[in-house]
Amino acid sequence: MPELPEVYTITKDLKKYATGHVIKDIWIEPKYHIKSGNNKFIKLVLGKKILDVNRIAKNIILELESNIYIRIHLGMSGRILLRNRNEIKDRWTRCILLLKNTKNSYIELRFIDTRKFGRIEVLNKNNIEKLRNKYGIEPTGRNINYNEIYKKIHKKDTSIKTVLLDQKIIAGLGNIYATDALFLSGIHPNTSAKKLSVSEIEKIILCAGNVLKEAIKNKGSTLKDKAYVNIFGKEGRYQKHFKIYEQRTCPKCSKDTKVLRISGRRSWYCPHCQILK
DNA sequence: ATGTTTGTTCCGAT
DNA sequence: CATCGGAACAAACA
Repeated sequence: MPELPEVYTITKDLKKYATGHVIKDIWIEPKYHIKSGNNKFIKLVLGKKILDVNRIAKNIILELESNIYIRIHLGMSGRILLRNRNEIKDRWTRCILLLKNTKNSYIELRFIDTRKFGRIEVLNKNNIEKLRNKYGIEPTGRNINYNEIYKKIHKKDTSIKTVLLDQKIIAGLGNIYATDALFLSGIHPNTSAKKLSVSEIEKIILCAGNVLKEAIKNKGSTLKDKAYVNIFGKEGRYQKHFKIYEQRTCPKCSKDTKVLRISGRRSWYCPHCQILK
């Protein structure tokens, strides 16, 4: 579920609504395993104030006092919800941080994860630097050096669709936005990465940036399973703007689309507008 | 019962 | 040793 636009939306809202709160209590679902170890997590996090909330690729980073950071990755089915204390417990809640603000009122930050592909852990400043260095460029960023990206991609003996999902090369895209980006650039998802020119790669990354920006404006995508919602439970709207993802007909030429399976992921394309070279 | 799913990491093959 | 592809992770839903 959560790709860059969804994580961006959650991060921005948490920055506004969770910053300044103190973590007064921590509940962890029995038998649930926090990556750092549950006891270590509680020891380092309990009683600390949230100073800021930022994003690294698809990770949400809560910056606490004393150079302590909480990393949350939502995986496929993770959610973060801000709830009042008296609200009924959400199904599949794995961890709750009880937050108190300066006016002494309490809210709960609930980490919910149906499939348990998500991760929550505590990190220090050094870990954060390492995490940052793991990821490639973001397509919405400024001053992208397309020659540098070309050099990396040109060596890859795989499809461009697979490359776009590789966070070490380009950060933030997942299956939905990679699929739509390739459609907008007119490139077949199975195109060998080696065959792409610098200008084609530039085009793909620009299209990816545009798709991500449009998705951010629309607060992400909520699919049929309703897995993604924002921290107040509200759905995104980009699913109403899908270009080719889950579309039966091409929005450019109206011909029937096709679906491939690449790296185990569904990949829609238009056989007329995206010719395999 | 079977096949499907927005992400990432690990392992075996090459 | 580096790279690639697929399995695994886990649980709900159709």
